[in-house]
Amino acid sequence: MAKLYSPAFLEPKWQAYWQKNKTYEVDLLEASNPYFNLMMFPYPSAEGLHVGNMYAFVGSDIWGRYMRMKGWDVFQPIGLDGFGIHSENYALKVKKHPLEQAKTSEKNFYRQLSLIGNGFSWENRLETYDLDYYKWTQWIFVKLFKAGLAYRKKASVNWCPSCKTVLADEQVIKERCERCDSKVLEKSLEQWFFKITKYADKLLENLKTIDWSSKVVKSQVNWIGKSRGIIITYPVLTTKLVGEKKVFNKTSQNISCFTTRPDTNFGATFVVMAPENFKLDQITSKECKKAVSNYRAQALRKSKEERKLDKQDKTGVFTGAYCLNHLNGRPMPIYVSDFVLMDVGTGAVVGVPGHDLRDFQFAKKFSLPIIRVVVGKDKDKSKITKASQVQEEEGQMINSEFLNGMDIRKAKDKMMEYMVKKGWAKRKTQYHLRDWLISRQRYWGPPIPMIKCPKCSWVPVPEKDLPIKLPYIKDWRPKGEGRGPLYEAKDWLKVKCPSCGGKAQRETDVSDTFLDSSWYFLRYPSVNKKKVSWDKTLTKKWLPVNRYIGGAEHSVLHLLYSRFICHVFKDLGFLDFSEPFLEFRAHGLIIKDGVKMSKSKGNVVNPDKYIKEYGADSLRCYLMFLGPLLKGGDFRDTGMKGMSKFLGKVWIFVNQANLTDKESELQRRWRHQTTKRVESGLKRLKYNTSLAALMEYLNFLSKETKVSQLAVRTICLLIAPFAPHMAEEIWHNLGEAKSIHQSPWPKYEEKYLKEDKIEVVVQINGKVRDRLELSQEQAGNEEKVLSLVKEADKIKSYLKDKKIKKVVFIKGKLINLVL
RNA sequence: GCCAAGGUGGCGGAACUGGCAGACGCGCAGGUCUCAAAAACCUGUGAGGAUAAUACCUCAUGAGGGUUCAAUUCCCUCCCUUGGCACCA
Repeated sequence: MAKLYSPAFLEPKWQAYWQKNKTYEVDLLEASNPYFNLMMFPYPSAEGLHVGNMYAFVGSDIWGRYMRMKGWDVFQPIGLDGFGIHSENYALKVKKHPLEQAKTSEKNFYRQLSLIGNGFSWENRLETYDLDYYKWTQWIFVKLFKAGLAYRKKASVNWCPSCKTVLADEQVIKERCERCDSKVLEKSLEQWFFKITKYADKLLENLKTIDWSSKVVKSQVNWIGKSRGIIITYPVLTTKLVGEKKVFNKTSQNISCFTTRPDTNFGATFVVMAPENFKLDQITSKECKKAVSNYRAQALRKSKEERKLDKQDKTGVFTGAYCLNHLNGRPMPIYVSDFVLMDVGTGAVVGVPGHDLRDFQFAKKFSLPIIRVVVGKDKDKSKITKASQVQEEEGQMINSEFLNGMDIRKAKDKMMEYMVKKGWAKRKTQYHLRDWLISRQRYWGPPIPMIKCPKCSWVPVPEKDLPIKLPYIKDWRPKGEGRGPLYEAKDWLKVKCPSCGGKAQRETDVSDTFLDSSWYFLRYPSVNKKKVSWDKTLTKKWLPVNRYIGGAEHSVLHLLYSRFICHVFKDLGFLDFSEPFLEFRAHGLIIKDGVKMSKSKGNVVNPDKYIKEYGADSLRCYLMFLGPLLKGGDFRDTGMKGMSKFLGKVWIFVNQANLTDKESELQRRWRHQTTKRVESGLKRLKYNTSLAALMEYLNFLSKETKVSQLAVRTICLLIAPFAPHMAEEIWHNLGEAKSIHQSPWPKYEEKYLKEDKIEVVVQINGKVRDRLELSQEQAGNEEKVLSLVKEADKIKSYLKDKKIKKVVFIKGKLINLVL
């Protein structure tokens, strides 16, 4: 008698079996058919994994299991991104030292990761806080420094007052800290940066060569933000009143403005400088000095955010100076205004109020002239007096001499060429991307391996002295003076300068967490190699990653940084590829009651409870049945039962089936069709459709009195990626000795997919009016079908008194009569 | 404002290349079993009309238009939802 389906009993049993038999371990050196299936390793920053994490891991695992059964040597490692702010903040919250908390979290996360039944290559797991790992994170820093790609600079940076550290631009989400959601402040500090901007163009261009979810590609394109334009240099003019008349005189001063729209330059009527622009001192006239310095002081006191608040209402003051528009000899007044940002372009813009909304608002406020130089679709040639008339997008040039009549795109090229030739401007490509701010004034991360020597300035720690072990300090909490807590480790701090041997001091900041995760996939195959960051042979064999599945929230964080690191190491000769992930798929989010799961909302679903009640297999299948993997879904308790019922049915069916050696044609067709459908769902990451096909197959088989051996075996194999424990159990119950997960995926053949009777749809004017059951042969013959249709009772009445104007015939599918 | 993804029954979703819209599941209703309930199983289930009838007809994939013999699918305009970016010159 068959046993009851009891996941609580059989899931731990098979997990232990897999572990013992190394079912999911690959021989990294010998594997002949390598496939690196990567999923984003979690950061152990909370009580444990939630259902959303599990969704992502299972989604990737199913793909890995399928590929393994297809004959690939699948390498599917896992690890913990345990260094960094997120884990440290959690340690702060639970009031434990991060070193201790890491051990607790590690245990719990690995426990949960085992529970979900993923086929991980556990022997290659890694933790970013492991000394053997961060030794190489530090090594990467040193390499970048030596290559001139790591440098210090004083800049206005993002400061999180709650995390008490600086953040990279990418870690500021809507002006808030990516970790703790606090409002980010601006601070002027000297910090370590990575020169990612040097790679801006390559990072952009290469996006065309990789197969990634389009939304991720798009957000990287936007983030890199390439724009082509020119920097126009305008000579500064001084004025003198001679009687009633203003007389302009050229000075040796210049003002440079970056613009992407030089075509509109005949319409330029003023120039505006950012309050931070140091050139203001040089050009401001005596009479205006006071007003300008007052305005600057006031503007600089405002935060970035406050400046943005006045979007509509532009403020500013006149500097008393003018500059010359070469094109028409027009003197343009120079203003200072806080809508111009110092870190965009040149910190000064040329105002074309007719064709830029911001310029228009400014011109209105200060009653500056507005010239129309573009006529848009609406053919409006009148004077521009309203914001709605400001044409920014498209149109033809007017009032622009040699550009008149041209399309703006053509005019842009022409003008660029002209101005460059005249020596008034230089071509310039601009990027939105900024250098990656890498220092963090925190404890829980790899100490930046740099030494400050009073004589030699900054010297990298010699590679032979790596790693710099993170010292244990009692009071590890962030202090907030713009200096990391490692400053308290006085003994550790003191060091000899590697260059001159004199007294020197270690850097007290640690590196950004995203540096830890920007190369972990390179380490996975080489985890057990102590002497190198990544082993040449293994790397050649396993990288780049074949398929990466993860969250889209890392579009411009982890996914950009990882690309950058690989680009750099390709150039340094340590890698022979620059793109780490050939394929990337962004999975959807699991939401709850229509909103994102988050602790603050209290709607986080813990998988443990469901695993306990229904088993990991049921939860896996339920999550996947919710919808396509790339779409995500809304977690509801109600569906769980249905899935557990289905697995129970499979269990009973396989264990109690009335087996036969022979297979009917009908059963054979179902078997082949189901295999095809399940496989198609897998390939398209629409596991929901694979499961639906399996349900239909089971419904069909359940009604058969005798079932072929092949059918039973097939259903086990097909369900194996989704419900790995149960599949393993029923597989062994069938007398198999080898793990089902190392057994070959069933094949289907096109010739067995065809039905002998085909239903041909009969349409009249495109509407279905009848269906005919025909043989293969008949259904492929237009004349035969037409004659049968004409005789069909249902159709006859439609044909009465009418002529057939046209017949559309699709072989074996459909006939449409147009009357 | 810009960019991206999406909008299909009561709900999650299916329809792969333009060819039967609603597979599969949840929920709901009725039934079988039971003293009863739960579980399990069976049947039905887009809306409306019509019928003795499970025959049949009409309408339906966010809205409107177009291309086509035929549109959830392709094109145009608009609306809404979600996510990303944003005074980027």
